[in-house]
Amino acid sequence: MLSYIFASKYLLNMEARRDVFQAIADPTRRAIIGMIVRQPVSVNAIADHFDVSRQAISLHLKILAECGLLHITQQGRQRFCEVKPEPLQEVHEWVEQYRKLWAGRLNALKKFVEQEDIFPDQKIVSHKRTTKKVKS
Amino acid sequence: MLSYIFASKYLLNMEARRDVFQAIADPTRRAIIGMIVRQPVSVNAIADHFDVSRQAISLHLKILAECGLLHITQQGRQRFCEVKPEPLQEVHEWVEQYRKLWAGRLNALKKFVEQEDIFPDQKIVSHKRTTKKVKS
DNA sequence: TATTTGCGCAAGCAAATGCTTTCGTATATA
DNA sequence: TATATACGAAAGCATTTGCTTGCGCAAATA
Repeated sequence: MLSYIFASKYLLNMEARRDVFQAIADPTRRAIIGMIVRQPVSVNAIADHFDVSRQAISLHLKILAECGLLHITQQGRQRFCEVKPEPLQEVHEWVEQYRKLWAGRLNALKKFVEQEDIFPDQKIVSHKRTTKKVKS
Repeated sequence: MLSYIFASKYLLNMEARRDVFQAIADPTRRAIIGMIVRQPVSVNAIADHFDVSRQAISLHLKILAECGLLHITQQGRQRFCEVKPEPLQEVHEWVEQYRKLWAGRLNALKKFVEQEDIFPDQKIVSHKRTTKKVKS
């Protein structure tokens, strides 16, 4: 049922012509999302918060819109941008795969630290022979 | 306590010279992580799974290692790559900010759909009046 | 010891990215 | 109606990205 809604939403008003991972890779775009998450904000208002030109921001907005993270509503001569966080679901799911992995490791570490008060060697156990710690 | 451990781990063996968001932006790199998550895999073994050259994969591995997502252990003439998912914590936290947002919206939508059996208009209601708020 | 294997490094290149400046156009305001 | 404002489109440019090929070197193997 939920997946049905998701699929429909994707087909409905999200074009997802662009990878959401790639969209959020840029720190400026992440900052934009953080900035407008509370309420829709006009393009100029967004651009005022950044050092780059309005056109540069406009392009970032276009990219965000293209992957469905942003919805733009025209109102007179202004365009208001609103966050649509649903595409982040994909990122969430991908990260979540590895979450238990690092959570488990952290717990083990935590226990160790609390017991021994030093940091354990993070050695790989499956091939403990020549652990020649690669360095650049 | 936990944050202390995290900070220490970062300082300990993660150089984080590269943005993790940027590292996982590339689909090949995400595939690499998915591939080696179970056990350490040698560089050639990884490269065999992809269409691109070994050198291209090698570069991807370097990028992943540079942001701490990968740990490389030399063993004779082989290098085994192991996933270190901890840097994904940052991604998780960033996405999680918006999770309730979309979860709430989804629930509302779900309710609406089950009730009315059509899709609601996703119009913005909060700025029907030139909301020129954010100052420069 | 001679050869093969695993792999990094460097150069070269095409495409993508991120930015700027200039322009055009539609909407608001005087 | 004349001007100012909000904004996208397009062009130009530097940098980054992702890939390839060619090379060298150390470890394994014959």
